[in-house]
Amino acid sequence: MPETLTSPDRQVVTHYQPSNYTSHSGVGYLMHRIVALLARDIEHQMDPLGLTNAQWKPLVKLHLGQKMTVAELARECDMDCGAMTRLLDRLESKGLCQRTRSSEDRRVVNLELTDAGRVAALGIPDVLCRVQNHCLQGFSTEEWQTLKGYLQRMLANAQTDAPAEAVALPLALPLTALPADAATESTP
Amino acid sequence: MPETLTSPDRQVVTHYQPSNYTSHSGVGYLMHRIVALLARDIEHQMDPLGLTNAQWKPLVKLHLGQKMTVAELARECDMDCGAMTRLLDRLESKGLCQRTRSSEDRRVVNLELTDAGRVAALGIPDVLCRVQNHCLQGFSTEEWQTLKGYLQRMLANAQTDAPAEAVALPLALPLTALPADAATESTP
DNA sequence: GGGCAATATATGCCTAGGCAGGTATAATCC
DNA sequence: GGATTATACCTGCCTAGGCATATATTGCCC
Repeated sequence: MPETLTSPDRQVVTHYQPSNYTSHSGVGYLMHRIVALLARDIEHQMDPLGLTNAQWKPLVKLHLGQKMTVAELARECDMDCGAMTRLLDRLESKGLCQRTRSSEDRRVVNLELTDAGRVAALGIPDVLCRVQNHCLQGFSTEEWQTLKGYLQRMLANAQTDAPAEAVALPLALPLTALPADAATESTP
Repeated sequence: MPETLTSPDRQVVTHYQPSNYTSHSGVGYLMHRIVALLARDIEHQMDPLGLTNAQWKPLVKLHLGQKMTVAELARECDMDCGAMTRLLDRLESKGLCQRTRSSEDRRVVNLELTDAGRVAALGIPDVLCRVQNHCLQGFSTEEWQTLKGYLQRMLANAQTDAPAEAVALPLALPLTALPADAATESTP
């Protein structure tokens, strides 16, 4: 079943095929579950710091990078600008960061950690290391390095645009059986 | 830097240490980014099917497992029951599934796909395979198997409870510098 | 068979992120 | 230098999930 095949028209390694695909076995499924469990674990361990899983990342960035604007922070966290605004609302209301309107360019808002924010930020790496080490229990240094190599290659692949030669509709089914809404009506 | 150390009190492999930890290098960071990119990719490719990234999973489960209750489906999707109720609201309003109150036990709701739901479900494996194959571009069958082995071990680790011997507060900092809210006040 | 616990589903409140549009300010073009 | 364009931030609207709680129904004990 797990065979390295070559599709007729392109030289593409196809580890997965729709015909015999079971979602349980996929690499994506495994990674998604691991990430979800890690996130849950981190969330719980961050509790004593008063942080949620979404809040520690900008806090770390602010702690390292000193002054920063909302857009910069959003970009570094790979996140929407509007979402970042609201996230900062929550951080500010917790007294962890501070917004000050820039005097040079009155559009931008300069972000800075408060003392409490700095204290919380200092506790973050500890949690992240503990959780990741726990997840890598039993891994030798060599295996760990191999894994990181694999992940970096996958990340590079994922960052390039997908083929998008999408068939998108099941060819095994007669197209006449298609109800109109499934194909055309996306959002009424 | 990436050394296999043994902590003084427990035999634990520590690949990451708070002192020299940079979030960028961690396995968790890499996996999180990959999963996020895969999810984005899947979301886009599901568009022609009229599905979001959160909706294809229950659809597949329903398609395989035939009749099912809300609680069963929520458990299979590792999701909250309330969230599943609302997700089903959206699926039902799209005409993809159908709820029928059971006659035997009037508490339970039997779920079933509509014809449109079945059609959409048939298109899902294709997308999932395409996205995962793209992400695994350049991987030999052997590497792919090794990767899956690693991921399964990580998943097993993540499923066991974390140490929770949490220090939780940065020892490098004098505890007297702690503002009260950072340590105690979690949610007023 | 009447009270009580257990179960199944639904609802409210919270955090959270994507997307579109809105507003204020700065930079640029003519 | 006034109009246009670009930028930075914010706000609404949507999907989404976790948690606590409400409501209806069933099963059980006495």
